[in-house]
Amino acid sequence: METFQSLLGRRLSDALAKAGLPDAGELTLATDARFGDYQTNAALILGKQRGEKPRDVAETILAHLDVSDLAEKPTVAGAGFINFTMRPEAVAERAAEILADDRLGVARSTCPKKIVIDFGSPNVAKPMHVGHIRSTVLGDSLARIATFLGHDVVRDNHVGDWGTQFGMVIWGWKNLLDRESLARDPIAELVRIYKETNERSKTDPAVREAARQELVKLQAGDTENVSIWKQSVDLSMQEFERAYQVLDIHYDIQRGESFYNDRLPDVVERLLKSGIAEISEGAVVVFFRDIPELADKPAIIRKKDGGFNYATTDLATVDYRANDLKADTIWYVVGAPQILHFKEVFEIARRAGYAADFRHITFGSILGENRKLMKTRSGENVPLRDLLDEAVQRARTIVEEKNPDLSEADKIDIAQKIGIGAVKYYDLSQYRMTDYVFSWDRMLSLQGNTAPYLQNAYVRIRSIFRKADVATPLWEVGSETGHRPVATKLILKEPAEINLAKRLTQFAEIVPQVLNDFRPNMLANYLFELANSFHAFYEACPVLKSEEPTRSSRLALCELTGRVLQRGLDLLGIKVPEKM
RNA sequence: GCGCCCGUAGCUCAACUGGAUAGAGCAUCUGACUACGGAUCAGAAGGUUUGAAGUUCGAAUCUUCACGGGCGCGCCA
Repeated sequence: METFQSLLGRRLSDALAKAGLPDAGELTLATDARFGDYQTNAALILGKQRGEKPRDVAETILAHLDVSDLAEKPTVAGAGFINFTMRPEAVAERAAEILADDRLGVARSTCPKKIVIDFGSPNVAKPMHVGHIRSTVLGDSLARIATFLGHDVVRDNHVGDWGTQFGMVIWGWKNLLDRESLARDPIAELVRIYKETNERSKTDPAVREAARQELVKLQAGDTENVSIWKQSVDLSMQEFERAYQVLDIHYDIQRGESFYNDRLPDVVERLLKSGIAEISEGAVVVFFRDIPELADKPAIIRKKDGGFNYATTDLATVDYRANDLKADTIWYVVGAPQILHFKEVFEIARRAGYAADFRHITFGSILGENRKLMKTRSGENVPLRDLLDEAVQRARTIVEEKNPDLSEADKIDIAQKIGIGAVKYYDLSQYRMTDYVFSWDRMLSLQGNTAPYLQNAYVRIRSIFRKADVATPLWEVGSETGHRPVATKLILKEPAEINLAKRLTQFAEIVPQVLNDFRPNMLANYLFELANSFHAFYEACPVLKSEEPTRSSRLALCELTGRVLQRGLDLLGIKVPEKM
């Protein structure tokens, strides 16, 4: 099974060879429906290379090109584009193939890789907040897509569970802790004592020094301090777990910074020995004298007091992922402010001989309505927990209003799927580099490119099947999706159904593209267009009321649309309800 | 001062490696309800892609310079 894009691409290559021309240009989805379904700019490129008129080259290519089994006669248009419009019969055949395929036509990667994805990375004793949404949701989606494409993915939560903040946490624990509050809401109490200690240390040098001493004792393995540290880590992790459960996020491993603690001295020793690092002003430092933009920005890997910092930890992490986990490639889904840091870490790793492919996948910020970084009224980060609660709450209100007769259990389930889906989709449907303005009204809107709109398309489909005559010979009741086709032959006549079927065949072309530049928003845009095509089909083409064999054919289209929507949303980490 | 990212319709956002007349949604205006869920669909209007110059068959996309916004620049992560 092969996508149209791939099939046509090969036919084009054959034609170029027959015409005695080199392979050139590319064959892509048409930029506009009025140009057909696919287009190639091969003639433009070749025309330029050979100093001939592109349109003449296009005619030469057409003379050697045979796609009559797939498409209408290709046409030359514009400056020399060759346009292809798929024949409805070919589309019907391809759609039927996809319907019979669990992977919906999506091919596995021809070169599967071991990929470690570092995303989320909350800090212990600090609450997860809006700032964690993008990394978590984006990383999770990329992991889902890479897994689906056949890569061997390790999802790693690089928890910030070690570092100078623990001096404060421990001092606060010993001097400020309220046991009752800790039992009631552990993370809130941890945050309280951390913040208060931090405040005090700013004004009171004695507190500052005491906290530093607690840190030294922790690092020296002091029993009491290690115990307090461990308790705070456990309590925080439990809190994170709750958020991950709500968000449906799963990690394969959670190697916090503390995991690498023992390995730090070695990292520095090796880099010193190999001459990559040197001593400067009492610290161990790596210079990048040959890279202009980094020439005056050395990386410190051991402070002059002998302590290590996060560059050291990240280098130990590189070693673990490359050597222990055998990663071919490592994706860091971490905010843009750390670009410089990772550039340096990757460069040091490269010099040290690590061959893995390192990628820093950055993203923009989430802004409030005032176009500044999203904060609460008092200027704090918005806690993730509050935000997710509100999402579900708001979804519940909408469900209550639109469909009050649903059972309580259904309402809870639906509000969860819509609310969380809306937050995730709003994030993923936008290009990751741009900052975006957070808006409840927009993300929960039933219209436009939103999760509820897509979920509604799915619900409409499910509704059709609830009403469909299950005894129809072409269908049987399946366990998972309710109804599965046992035999199908699609008949595509109406423009709306041809258009929908074409859209369905494109799923397999879009999904792999997402990983080119880590852009799940391309998949989101596709799903939106698919839902749109489905709604148009739904308006124009009666399904249950139509005569056989059209009825079965349209049911098959519905089934396939439902499955693509469900799978596509699943790749974004979003669930679909049966009703809403 | 140096570096990175961003600037697209009134608003919120698309446009994969440079492709054809820059697309959606909201808001505005017109239509379609005996509805397989109207939580929808069909249509209109809305643009000097911040500005200027350059590269070429062709630029929102690449280069340079401005302007505007955000974020980084040895011992916090």
